Amino acid sequence: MADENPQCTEQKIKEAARKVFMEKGFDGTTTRDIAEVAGINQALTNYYFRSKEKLFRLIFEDVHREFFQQIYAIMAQPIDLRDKLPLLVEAHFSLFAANPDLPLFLLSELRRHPDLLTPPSKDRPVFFFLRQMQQAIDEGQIRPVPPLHVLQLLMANIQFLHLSRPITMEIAAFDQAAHEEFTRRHKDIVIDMLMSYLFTF
Amino acid sequence: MADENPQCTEQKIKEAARKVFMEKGFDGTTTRDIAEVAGINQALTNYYFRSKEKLFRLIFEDVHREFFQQIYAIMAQPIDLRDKLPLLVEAHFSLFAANPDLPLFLLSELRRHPDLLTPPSKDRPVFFFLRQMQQAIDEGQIRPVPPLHVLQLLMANIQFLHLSRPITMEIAAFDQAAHEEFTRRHKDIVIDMLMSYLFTF
DNA sequence: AAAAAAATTAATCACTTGATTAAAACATCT
DNA sequence: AGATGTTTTAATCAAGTGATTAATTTTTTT
Repeated sequence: MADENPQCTEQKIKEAARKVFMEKGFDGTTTRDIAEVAGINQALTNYYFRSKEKLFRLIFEDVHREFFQQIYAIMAQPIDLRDKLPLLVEAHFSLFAANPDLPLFLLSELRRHPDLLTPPSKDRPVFFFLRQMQQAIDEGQIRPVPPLHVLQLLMANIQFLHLSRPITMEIAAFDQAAHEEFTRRHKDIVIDMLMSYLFTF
Repeated sequence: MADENPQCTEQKIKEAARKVFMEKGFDGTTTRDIAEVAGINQALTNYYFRSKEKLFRLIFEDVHREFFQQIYAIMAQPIDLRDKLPLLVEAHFSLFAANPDLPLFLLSELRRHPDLLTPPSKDRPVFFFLRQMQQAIDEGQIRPVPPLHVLQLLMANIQFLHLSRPITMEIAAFDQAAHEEFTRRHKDIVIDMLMSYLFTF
């Protein structure tokens, strides 16, 4: 039961590092924490990854890619906005259901280390998506809200639910299951609100 | 120019601590950082506040109170929802304009140290606000969206703009001023969307 | 099986951390 | 001025940090 996945050491370290980094952040994590979770000697983190920072950057890029790749895949699809927007919301929610601390991890580490951002954010799918919205506006299909603001509305309503989970659970006295139910219900409300606002005017 | 505010040492430390903690978080901050910003000897942080953790809790409670007090004051007012909701959004936006990293600071530190939450969150104004919304639903004044979900929508659209500022600035190639303009514009859109969705159905 | 290479370990290094201490500087009071 | 208490400082401590090393074990190659 200890090592259910008899993978190679390098992979064990990466998985442990991902877990610990996402939980405690870069500053709150020690290489000894990671070694303990991975069940290996502390020196091995340096043996395989040179330094704590190199390991962190690797993990961060993985997580970052994993996050944006799914979203970008949908953004880039040549389908109608009326279908695409709900798809985007659904995709985010299922992604976050599997990785609840992903948003807070990305946002706080990006703030601490802004240089982590540059390479992946130059990707084009966002801009394709923004252009598609501008076109829909020009054609009178959706309400004339500048695309960047629509993107902001989208992301806010998708991500904040997970960011504020600790507070919501406290205020509403939710347990894990109750919050998951709350999340499912909220997803439909978000879709309903966004679609109503954009397509009915 | 060095010490423009010739206040007492204790206050200088508190202000420096607040600045550094909000910027780097608890784990990323050293007492020497704080001492340097405050322009005092490192030993004084312990002389006045016993320990780094005690100082942090003090700062956190200050910030936390400052945040909720303004919001709660509005939530508790006996005015119509049609006026209250825009008021809440406006208040948040002006609060965050003055303290841009407040939301991320609160959310990330709360996640790392969940015990920071308990005392202040038991406050009643939220529940008063939630009851008021339930009543408005019963009277058919607003769309029947469970109040807790409305609260979530409200907070999401208010706070996320600030949480995602680094990413937005990068994607949109905004400078400081451009993002402030974006923020002002977004505030109106958020009010418009929420009011449309809740009051038109 | 022997030799060579790779992986793993325990021990340790240099440094930073929060915290403490003892002495010095400063202020207050008689 | 002199005594007393408070504030500030430099020096230091023990613990924890990322990283390195040299020895050991394991694996691979010959």
